[in-house]
Amino acid sequence: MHERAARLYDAARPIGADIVVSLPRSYFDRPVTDIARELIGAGLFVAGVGGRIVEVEAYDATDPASHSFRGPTPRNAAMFGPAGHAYVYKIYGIHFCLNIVCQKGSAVLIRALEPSEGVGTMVERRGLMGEKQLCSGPGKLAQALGIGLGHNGMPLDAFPFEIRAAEQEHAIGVGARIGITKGAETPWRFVLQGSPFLSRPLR
DNA sequence: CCAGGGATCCCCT
DNA sequence: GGGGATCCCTGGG
Repeated sequence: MHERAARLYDAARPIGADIVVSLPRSYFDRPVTDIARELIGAGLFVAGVGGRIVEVEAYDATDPASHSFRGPTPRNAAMFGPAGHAYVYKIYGIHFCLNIVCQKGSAVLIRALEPSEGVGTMVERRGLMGEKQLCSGPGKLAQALGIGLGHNGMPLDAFPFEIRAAEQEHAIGVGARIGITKGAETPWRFVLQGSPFLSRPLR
């Protein structure tokens, strides 16, 4: 487990109690690329449905690819709100994407999960079998977890959300982000090295 | 590869 | 205030 996460857990857990707690929202009020790295291997659950995060991307207000680049608007307001909350937006008219707000104007886009809890529910929502395709992309993941615009701005350390810090050591792959034109060279995509649950291989 | 899908926001009247 | 390019995508060829 990352050192900072471990300290927060210890502070939140009564001595002797074996309770798993969600990372507190204050955890996310730090530089977005640090958090993006630390989120690889972290557990993400919505009403108990979810699994390990295996792919994320970082965005901040200095970044021409970011929704926050040109300042606050009604759509991106959550990115300028408190850290540790959700920024959910609709893309291409059909899909939703889930981001974790970090320092003001920055967020981590959650792009892929390794499903572990509530797989049956995910299969139902996605209308297909095959664990590798349930959450292998931001729109797929949002659909599998039941994420919609109603989740925009919600705190991530309270129901229905739960985020647990990664517990194991693992190799992290770094590369260019996917599907953008501006800022395309910025290496702010982070993946769990070798995971079969990525949206696309690293490049 | 490429069509579908609709909101958003730039930039010009 | 409005036209139109753009968009952090997906699924099916």
